[in-house]
Amino acid sequence: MLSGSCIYGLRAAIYVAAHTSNDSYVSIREISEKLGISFHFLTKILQRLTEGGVMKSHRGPGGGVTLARPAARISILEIVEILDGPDIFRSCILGLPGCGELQPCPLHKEWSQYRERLRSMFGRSTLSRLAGKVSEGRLRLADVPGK
Amino acid sequence: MLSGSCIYGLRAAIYVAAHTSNDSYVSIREISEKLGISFHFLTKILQRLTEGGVMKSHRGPGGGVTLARPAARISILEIVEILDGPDIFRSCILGLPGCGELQPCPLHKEWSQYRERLRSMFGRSTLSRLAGKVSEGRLRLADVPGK
DNA sequence: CCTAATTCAGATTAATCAGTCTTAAATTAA
DNA sequence: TTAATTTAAGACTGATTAATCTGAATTAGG
Ligand code: FES
Ligand code: FES
Repeated sequence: MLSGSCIYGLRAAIYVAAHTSNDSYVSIREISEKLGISFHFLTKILQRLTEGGVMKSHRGPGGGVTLARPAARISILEIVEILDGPDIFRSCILGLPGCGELQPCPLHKEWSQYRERLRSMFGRSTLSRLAGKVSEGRLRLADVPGK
Repeated sequence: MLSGSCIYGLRAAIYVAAHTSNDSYVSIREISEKLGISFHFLTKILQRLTEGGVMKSHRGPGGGVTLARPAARISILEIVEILDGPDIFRSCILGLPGCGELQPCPLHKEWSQYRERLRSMFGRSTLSRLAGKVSEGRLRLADVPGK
C-alpha cells in the first residue's frame, strides 16, 4: 500500500510530534535508534519532508529536525503525498492511464469511492491526534517498543 | 496498491471471462496482444493462477487458458490473494509486525476498518459481474481499447 | 509420423527500490 | 580558533521486481 520510505517518514513524523515541545529539535540519530530505522536512509526521507514544508532542520550540536507547523495542522495525507506522490489517490486500481478522465475500467466506480474515503481519512488524521494517542495510550511506533 | 503482476493477472482474468464461452480456451498470445502485456511475463502470471486453481490450461493448437470454474464463483479477491499474497489485507499500514495481535499502531483502528471494507468489496466483485460490464458497457481493460 | 501451435521451465537482463558508506558543510561551545 | 556535533549530498551496493530470451514438452491435425 505505502512505500517503505513513506512508512518510515510517517513513523518518524509521529515520533517527532510526540517528543518535541515548543520548537525543540530532535536529532535524526535519536529517531533512527528509537524506531529502528537506518540513520542515513531516514536522513534522506526527512530531507524530503523538509523540502516539502512539513519539517524544518537545523545543523550542529543541539540540532535536528522539528515540525514546521503546529502538529494539529499537519495531516498524514500531506506526508504521504510528499513521499509517495499525489497520484496514489488518483490512479486506477488496474493501472490504466487517465482514471476519471478517459473510459473507466470495470472497477472504477467501487474503487474511486473507496479511494476517496481513504484519502479523507488520511486528511483527518493529524499528527497531533496520532502523537497524542502514542503519548497517552498503549500504542506503538516501533517493533520493539522503545517508548 | 497492487503489484504489476497482480494488475496484469486481474485484467487478463476479466478478459478471459469476457471472451470465453462454455470452456473454450483463449490463447495467452491473444490476451497479451489485446491487453498490451508482455507475452512471456503474462505466461508466468497465468501459470500461477493455474496453480492457484483459478484457471486451467491446455497446450497445443487451439489451446490456451480458461477459467477453472464459472466466472460467477471467482472473485478478484481470490486472484489478488494468489498473486500478491494474503497479507495485504492483514498487514499494518505502518509496516509493524503483528497487526491485530500485538500492540496496535496509532492508525490501527481506522486502517483495519477500511482494509476490511476493501477486502469485502473485492470479495463481492466476481469475474462475471466485471466481465459483464466490459461486454455490455463502454468500459475498457487496456490503454488503447482493442475491444 | 511430422509439423505447427501452444503452454511450461529456466536462465538472463533491466529497472526500481532499499540501504550503506564517505565526505562536505554548517553550527555550537569551549 | 578549534573541536565536536549534526544535517546535506552524492556515490555506491544489494535486494526485489519487472521483463526478456531460449529451449523443452505437449497436443492437434494432416
Ligand atoms: S479507471 Fe480504473 S479505477 Fe478509475
Ligand atoms: S497495527 Fe498498524 S494497522 Fe494494525
